[in-house]
Amino acid sequence: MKLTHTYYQQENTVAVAKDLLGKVIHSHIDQQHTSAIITETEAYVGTDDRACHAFGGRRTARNEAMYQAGGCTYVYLCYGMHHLLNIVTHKRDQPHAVLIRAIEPLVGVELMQQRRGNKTINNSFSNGPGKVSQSLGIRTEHNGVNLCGPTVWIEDQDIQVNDNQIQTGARVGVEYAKEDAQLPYRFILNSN
DNA sequence: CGTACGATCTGCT
DNA sequence: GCAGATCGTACGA
Repeated sequence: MKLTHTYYQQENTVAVAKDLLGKVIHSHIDQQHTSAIITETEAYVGTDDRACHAFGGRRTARNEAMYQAGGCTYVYLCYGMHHLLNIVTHKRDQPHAVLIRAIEPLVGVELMQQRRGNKTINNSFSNGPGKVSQSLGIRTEHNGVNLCGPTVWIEDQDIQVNDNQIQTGARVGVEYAKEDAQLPYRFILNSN
């Protein structure tokens, strides 16, 4: 079943980031459907988190989606060439989000390969946030999309995840965030 | 208006 | 292991 606004509006974004492991993300973009298991996430927890784009209450055209009520996307361009996909959580005006860092393709594998430049499927096919968006066809035009709508959504497909399959660690690429860079807000689902 | 840089990926060494 | 790609955004002048 599709995850609901109630799910996304939970206030514990770190818990949601962990819980999203094993859920299935779907995209229906360019008249094509793809889906994939979420295997790595990171939590960004609002105005007190130095690694978060909304740190200190910063609110601009770019990060506006983070301030919406949980249940929409936050997509932005990074390093001038990569689209990064976030799931907005928590309530309106609480700018929290979960970055999807890795997925494992399920449906529409050929299309995902085409989008990724016909790379072969292996452990590094979609193990990075830029690759995730590219596989799913996510671009900046999908910023702010409602996750309860027909374009991008997440389903619980009863994939079982045990705690002992989950690795926790520090977030990647946020050295500038000082002490917040050490927080254990990154979750990885060990693949078999 | 100018400038510095980023929640990254790839290919070459 | 490392440099280059590449450009929108944030922020200061």
